[in-house]
Amino acid sequence: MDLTEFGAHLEELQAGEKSKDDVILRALRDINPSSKHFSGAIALLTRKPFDDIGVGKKSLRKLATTCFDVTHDELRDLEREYGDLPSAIGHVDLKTNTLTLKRKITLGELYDDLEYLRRTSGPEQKRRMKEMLGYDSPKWVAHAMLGKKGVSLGVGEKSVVKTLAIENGYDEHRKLLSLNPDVTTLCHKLTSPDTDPRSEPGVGHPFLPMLAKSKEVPPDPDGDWMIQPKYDGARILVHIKNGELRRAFSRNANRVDESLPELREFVDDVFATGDWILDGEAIPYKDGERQPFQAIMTRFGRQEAVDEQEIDVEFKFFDLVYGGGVCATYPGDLSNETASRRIHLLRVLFGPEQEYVAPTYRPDTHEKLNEYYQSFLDDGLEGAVVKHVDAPYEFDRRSPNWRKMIPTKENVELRITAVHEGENSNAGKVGGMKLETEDGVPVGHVGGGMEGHSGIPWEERDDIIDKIVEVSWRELQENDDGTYALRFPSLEGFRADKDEADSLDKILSA
DNA sequence: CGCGCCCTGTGGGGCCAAAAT
DNA sequence: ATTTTGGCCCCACAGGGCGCG
Repeated sequence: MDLTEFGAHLEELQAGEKSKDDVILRALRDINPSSKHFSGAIALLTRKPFDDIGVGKKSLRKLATTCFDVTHDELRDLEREYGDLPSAIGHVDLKTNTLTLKRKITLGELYDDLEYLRRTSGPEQKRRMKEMLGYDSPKWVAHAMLGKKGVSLGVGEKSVVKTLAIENGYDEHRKLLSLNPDVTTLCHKLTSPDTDPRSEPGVGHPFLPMLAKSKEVPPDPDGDWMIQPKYDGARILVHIKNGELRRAFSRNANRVDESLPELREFVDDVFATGDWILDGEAIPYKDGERQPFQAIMTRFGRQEAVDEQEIDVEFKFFDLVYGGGVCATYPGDLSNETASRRIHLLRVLFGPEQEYVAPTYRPDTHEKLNEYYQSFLDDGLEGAVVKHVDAPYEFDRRSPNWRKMIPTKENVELRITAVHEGENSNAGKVGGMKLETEDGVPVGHVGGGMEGHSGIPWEERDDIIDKIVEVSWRELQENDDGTYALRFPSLEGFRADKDEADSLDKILSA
């Protein structure tokens, strides 16, 4: 199976006329599941495995102008016309290379090339990318290099896994993906008769954690709901083997133990034995004071070992996914136990060290629930998470059994001072707007929201400059250099009736 | 048959590292 | 030396497709 041939299947998905399940199954039918070709096919379909290799649209655009007879602006025009960068590149290629016979590559070769791009960077990466754009066909080469920023197929890792799982007689496909977050390996296992994917959590094996639903009405507490604080930090899943830290993972199953050296000290202090998987939050502190969310980000993605910390990190754990290796009370996988049982076991496990456990209450009236929630807000916390006492641990699911309680967002009126163009399906439309208060203080940008997608044509961009928009937001961030930005902004609508924005003071006092 | 859920794909801020300028 | 770029963490929101009551 070469890339040109496989590209025909991808074209069908992009056109979106036929059943996606059928296309996926037909595309993979003749590929040996244990081969590298299969890995390449999965990468092209899901766009996940190579989403992080360091190739983005801006650098690919620039490279394309050196490989093909096209200027940057012409390329942007073609993107508007054909909907995305790979399609634009494919079109340029057809126009300019009608005579030369291009080398066809197999999906396995493409996979090796992508692995090479991951290992390299800078000029060497660029050199190989240039070579790859010479293959047949460059559209799908570009798609593979861009990962999630490639062609919008309307198919992602979940659809592909679901299709393959059903076809091969597995149910609970979402749980399978959560427990096997490496989508390539999972697809190999789903389609090979002699191997089964992981179906239970295990120490050392990453998984995608349970998530809380937002914008859900707080439940009527009848004794069946628990409330815990919501901390403004980073999610961590801590895996402990024989009482020692094995690994820790982020919400998206990336390794984070190197970024949080105090995790090892914490585990050494608290645990003597047993196998555990803890679910919790890493929270930034400094001199005993809670720090804004950005402080925790100084820890991630660091190359040098984090030894001299500018900030402290504290841990609060709110669930126990796995407990084993000590006694019959902890049988191993706890995900099918009730939430109240898991939290009970978590408390027992920590014994006298309860400061590491998120405080958990079980109010029986709405008034008491709100009292706890209000007390969390008074303590400067982000809000609360309300959990059903009988809920199992639902992997990778925004479950109504976990509900966020967060203060309603504030609204503010701001002036548009600049706009920028949207990407992909939003090409040729306004994608985002720069905002300012009446006193001329920039407060960041807004892009998401109802008006953002109904689409202001790019040609009409000048008409909305200086107009007033209403924007909802949760928090105003003040940076070290004195600049401000709204956190979680979204557009509520245009205020044609207004010609004045709100002042910075009004936002600060909200 | 309509509603709600799931999934994908838009958009935001700030932090990091490395490349580009 | 500074700016740009892409990836990571935290998100909000919209629309299509599909399943279920």
